[in-house]
Amino acid sequence: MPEGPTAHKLTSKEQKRNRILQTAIEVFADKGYFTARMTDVAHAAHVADGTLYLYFDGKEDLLMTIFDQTLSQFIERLEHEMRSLDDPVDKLRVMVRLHLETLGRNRSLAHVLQIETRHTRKFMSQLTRGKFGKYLGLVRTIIEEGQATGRFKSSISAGLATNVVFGAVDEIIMSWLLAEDPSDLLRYLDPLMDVLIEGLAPCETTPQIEVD
Amino acid sequence: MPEGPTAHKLTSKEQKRNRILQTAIEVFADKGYFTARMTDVAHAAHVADGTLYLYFDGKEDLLMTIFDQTLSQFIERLEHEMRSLDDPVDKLRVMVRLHLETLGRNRSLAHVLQIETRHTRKFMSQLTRGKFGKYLGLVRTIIEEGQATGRFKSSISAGLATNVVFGAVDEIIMSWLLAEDPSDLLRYLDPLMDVLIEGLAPCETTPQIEVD
Amino acid sequence: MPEGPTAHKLTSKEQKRNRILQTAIEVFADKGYFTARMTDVAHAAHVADGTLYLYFDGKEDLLMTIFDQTLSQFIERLEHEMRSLDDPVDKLRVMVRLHLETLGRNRSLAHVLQIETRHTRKFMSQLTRGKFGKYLGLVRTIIEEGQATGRFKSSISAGLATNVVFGAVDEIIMSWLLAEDPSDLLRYLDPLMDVLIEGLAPCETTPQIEVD
Amino acid sequence: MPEGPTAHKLTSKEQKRNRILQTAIEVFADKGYFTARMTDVAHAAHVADGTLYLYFDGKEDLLMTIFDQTLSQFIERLEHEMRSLDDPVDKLRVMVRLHLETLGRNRSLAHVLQIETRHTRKFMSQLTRGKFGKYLGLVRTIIEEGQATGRFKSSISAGLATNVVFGAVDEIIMSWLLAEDPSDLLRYLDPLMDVLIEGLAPCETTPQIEVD
DNA sequence: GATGAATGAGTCTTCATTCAT
DNA sequence: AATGAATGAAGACTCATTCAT
Repeated sequence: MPEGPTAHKLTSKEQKRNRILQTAIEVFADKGYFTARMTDVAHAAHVADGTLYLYFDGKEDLLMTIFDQTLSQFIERLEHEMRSLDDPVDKLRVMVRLHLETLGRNRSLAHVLQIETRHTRKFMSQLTRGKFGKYLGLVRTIIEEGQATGRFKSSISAGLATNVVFGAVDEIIMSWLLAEDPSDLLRYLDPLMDVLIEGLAPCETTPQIEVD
Repeated sequence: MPEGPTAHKLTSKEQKRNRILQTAIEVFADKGYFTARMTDVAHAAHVADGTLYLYFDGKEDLLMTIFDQTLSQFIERLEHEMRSLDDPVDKLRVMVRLHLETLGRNRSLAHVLQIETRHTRKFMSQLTRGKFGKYLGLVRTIIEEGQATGRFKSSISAGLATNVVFGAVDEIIMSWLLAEDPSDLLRYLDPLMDVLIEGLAPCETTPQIEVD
Repeated sequence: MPEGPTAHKLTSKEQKRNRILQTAIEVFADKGYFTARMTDVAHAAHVADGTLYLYFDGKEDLLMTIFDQTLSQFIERLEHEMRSLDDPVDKLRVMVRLHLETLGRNRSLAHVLQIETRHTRKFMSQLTRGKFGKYLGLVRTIIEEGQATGRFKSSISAGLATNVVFGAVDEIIMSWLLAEDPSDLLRYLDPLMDVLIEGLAPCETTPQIEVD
Repeated sequence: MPEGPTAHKLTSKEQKRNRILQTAIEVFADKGYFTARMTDVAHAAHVADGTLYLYFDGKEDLLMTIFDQTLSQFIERLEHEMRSLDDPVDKLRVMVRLHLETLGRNRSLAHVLQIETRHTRKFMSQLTRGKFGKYLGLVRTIIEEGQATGRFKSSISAGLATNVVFGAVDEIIMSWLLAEDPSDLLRYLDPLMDVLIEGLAPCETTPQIEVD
């Protein structure tokens, strides 16, 4: 009965912790982090108010854990899936697909991440910003690889390209969240990649600038 | 120094209102809307707490006014500048330039808009979402024009293209805000437009898909 | 140009003071003393907020003046009208008539007096309670006179009888105030006096009806 | 010592609620509803400010509960005691006795009811006015019964008679409250009833209502 | 005298957190 | 471990009063 920290059977304690966390995601998504009350989370999770503090250090820890855990898992999976790939274009595609997939699968999580991410990015200390920065760093690395190998144009800075890529994905998700239509987020993958690849493509072959 | 089309002699009352509003922008930018206290705004504006309520209906009104006023002026100016232009590419460039310019000029305003915009987009009903939606609608219209005239590819939906454009601009600003380097935001205009134009360009001439 | 304190031509200042006072009566009647704001009074009187303080010492003074002035005038008039009367029954009748008349003529005044009187009776210092006590003292005196001359029964204390008389009048006014029907308050004079006189009349042995 | 018809073992929660309520009665009695602060109530009840809100919806709810609960219990008890009586005079006597008894037993309650009742009667819509109106309706019913059976004169309206009865009782309590002498309120029962009965009695000489 | 913008002390209420059971 | 009643610090907002114009 393997019960180590990476064991697949979750202890009942871990299960409860996860249940609370998922509930918090839903409540935060519904009301917004600041507006939501700890009592709301406790009620929704069918536990007493005090119980939350047996599993988390407080409201902020709840939010931070959501960020941290989600990003950690995401990055871990991302690195795993990219390991077998060489082409930066392929890597970028995997990255975008995983991003859309992860949030497309859990709309509440997407809400929390999209809405509260900016507060967090700006105000929270390094932990989460670090995790988030790590993700952006991965995007940037791919871009730089692409630029080094000639798959992406070098006329723009890698940082800018990173912003374009991340911003585009981010806004597509935002738009998807605000729409009533809960259509599959992945349907945007191909056309989005099309635009991004074209936008980042080196331009020698195509003298596109002579737009009269 | 010719002032804008709406230049007036501001009454002393209007001046004070504007001073409070600008102070609120700075305080909200510094602490975040939810964390900032009305007392902070009052202190920073060198007025008594109660005075705030002579000019605004409350904390929320303060935030909403920031959004509403900024977006209104922005849209007005945007429509004014675009009136003389025909080419969708030119229009898009003006739009992006104005966006970068407006926020690049007032870093605190940029903070508030970037950080609090999402709460607002999601939770506030029509007023701001309406104004914001109007801006996004303008972007979309330009895209559609470009698609109709063959300047932009029609293989992707106008909505998606809108998201890519807005998301890219938005994230560049976000990145600029979080950087210590307060370099000129407008320096990103040309390379950004380069990527966007390429990304949205119709693809007939360039068989770009054969990425083996 | 006689301008002494008892002059009949009111100075413009006195007129304004009275106008404010009457307005305050109406506002207090409408909203209740505690709920009404000084600003409400000022607006209704078409003067600036600060102007109120040129004529009165503050909110409480406004209320106290309403009580004091009304009661003073009432008592003065009462004493004047009673001067020519001998029979305690007649005096009582005049007293009740004057009470109903005074409040029946100014419904707002009646509201304020009825509603706020108790707070005032209990909490305010001697001035008003004194004035009010003086009125009750007059009622009591009449009762005692009546008891001394055999017109009223002596089997109950004068204090109790005073309470019965005042309480009856008071509640009739209260009931009149809360009714939608603004019928003439004086219509209750005769039947009320009938009950009171019978109730206070000396008992068995005395065929009390042959009042000359 | 048999308790009332509604005697229960009170839960500790109900006990605390009652303790807070009784404390509120005392504080409101002492300072007046508008002047009293919630903090005063909390301190006096030896609980934290926030605790008040675990048992009541707010300040107004506290006052309303005082009214509602007191009147409900009073009316219930009144109806219970009157059930075995036939003679309107007896009923009236029970009613007056119960009224004097109830308030005579809890001077603070009497204060609150006497002082704040009028604000409430005028401003609060149905709840309290309804309960209060029900009590007045009971008085009126007794009067009407008495008039129908010839025990009371029919020359005055039942409404007027109700006012006289209620007003007299009410004012006696008021007078008792303002006196330093905390003598037994019930001592006034007999002489008061004497006056009321006489005042309401049909005139002997004129058997105007030949009710069988 | 009149104004009304400004003041800031005061109050109700909320809610994250604690701890006795 | 779990509970949930209790806590009390904190904050948005009000409004009687003042005073510079």
